[in-house]
Amino acid sequence: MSCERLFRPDLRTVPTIVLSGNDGCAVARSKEIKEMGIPMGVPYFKIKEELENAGAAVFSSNFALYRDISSRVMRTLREEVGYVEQYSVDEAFFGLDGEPDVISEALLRIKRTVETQVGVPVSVGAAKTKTIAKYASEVGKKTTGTSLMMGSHWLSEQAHIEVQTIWGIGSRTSQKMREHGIYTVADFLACDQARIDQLFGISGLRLRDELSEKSVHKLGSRESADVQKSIMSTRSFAKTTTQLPVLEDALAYHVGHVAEEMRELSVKARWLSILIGTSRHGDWLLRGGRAETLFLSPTSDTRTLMREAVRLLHTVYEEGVPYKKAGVVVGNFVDESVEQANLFEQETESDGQLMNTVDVINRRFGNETI
DNA sequence: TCTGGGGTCCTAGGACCC
DNA sequence: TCTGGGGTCCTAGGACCC
Repeated sequence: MSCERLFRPDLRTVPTIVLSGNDGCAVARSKEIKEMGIPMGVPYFKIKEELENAGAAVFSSNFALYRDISSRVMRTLREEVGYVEQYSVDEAFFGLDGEPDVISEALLRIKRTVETQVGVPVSVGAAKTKTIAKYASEVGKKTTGTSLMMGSHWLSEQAHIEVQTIWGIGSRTSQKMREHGIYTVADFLACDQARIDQLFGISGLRLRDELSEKSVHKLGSRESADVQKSIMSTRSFAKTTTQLPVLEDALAYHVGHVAEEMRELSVKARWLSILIGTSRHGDWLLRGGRAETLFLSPTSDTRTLMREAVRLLHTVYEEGVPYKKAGVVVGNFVDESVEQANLFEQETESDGQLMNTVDVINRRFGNETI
């Protein structure tokens, strides 16, 4: 939303909204849109008229643009603070040292620098753990743009923070918490360890530490956990389908997509999973299917992956079920350069060359040319 | 009529092995 | 009729995140 406004300064005071793929639902909203009471994720058709009446600016999502702005923000941050751990397209963690007043000043400086150099508004929060820092940054967003949340200040906040606003507590967990009389962070931290363990397991215990200013999610732990673990390609159909050939076509598209991405990253997958899903709304909710397989020999070969994807599809497909989406996930990567020990399924040199040629042609003439 | 796409992590149960 | 216990791997599914 801020990215769109960057190139359309005239929209600065106009309600502005960005829609998901297929223009399905709302994924980013300006302050004005939020004030209209339009929630995140609401289907577009439900708010279309209201948006028109309000004279809102409506955008389809433009991921290339967001990635570009994102990398500019990250670069600026790195220049300011050194090591930066990117968390998502619009969030990052980094470390700051010093006394509280020094940190407060740094937050302000970082915010101003990013806004001057890149042109999008940002909020910055600081705390002793990532979970509290996330909360601080939310507070910043609603106030001056920066927030430092530590010690007695953090303690005094706890009774006013509803659990579902905390990073890592979603709808299921917050519902369970409410059922047990836990409404606020203070309520949660008042529970003894055994009770948290029993109710919420290891995730609950970690959350308890994080909220008690004991850092569990260390800075840099994501980076050291090597590269990306999986690559996914999924899409919803405009209309549901019960037809196996339609699903096979969709999988072919997704397999081609993930295979190309793997070759770009110079990795091969040991693991392939396919999924076919029904609408999340309606009677078929639980009738989707998912299946996976491990390869004896890692591969990024579209044909090998496709053969396996089709086989898996046939194991989960059910006649008469209206499928709404299909997708492919690959993972368990090994570096392309690592030679395979499997004597029976070894890919030949020419297979690799063929796949490279496919990628080159597709890049030149558009995806799905081959 | 119309409800996104791309990720991570945890857990439970069955298969299999010793 | 009796027929262990513990570990690991694999698969499926759930919950959460942006």
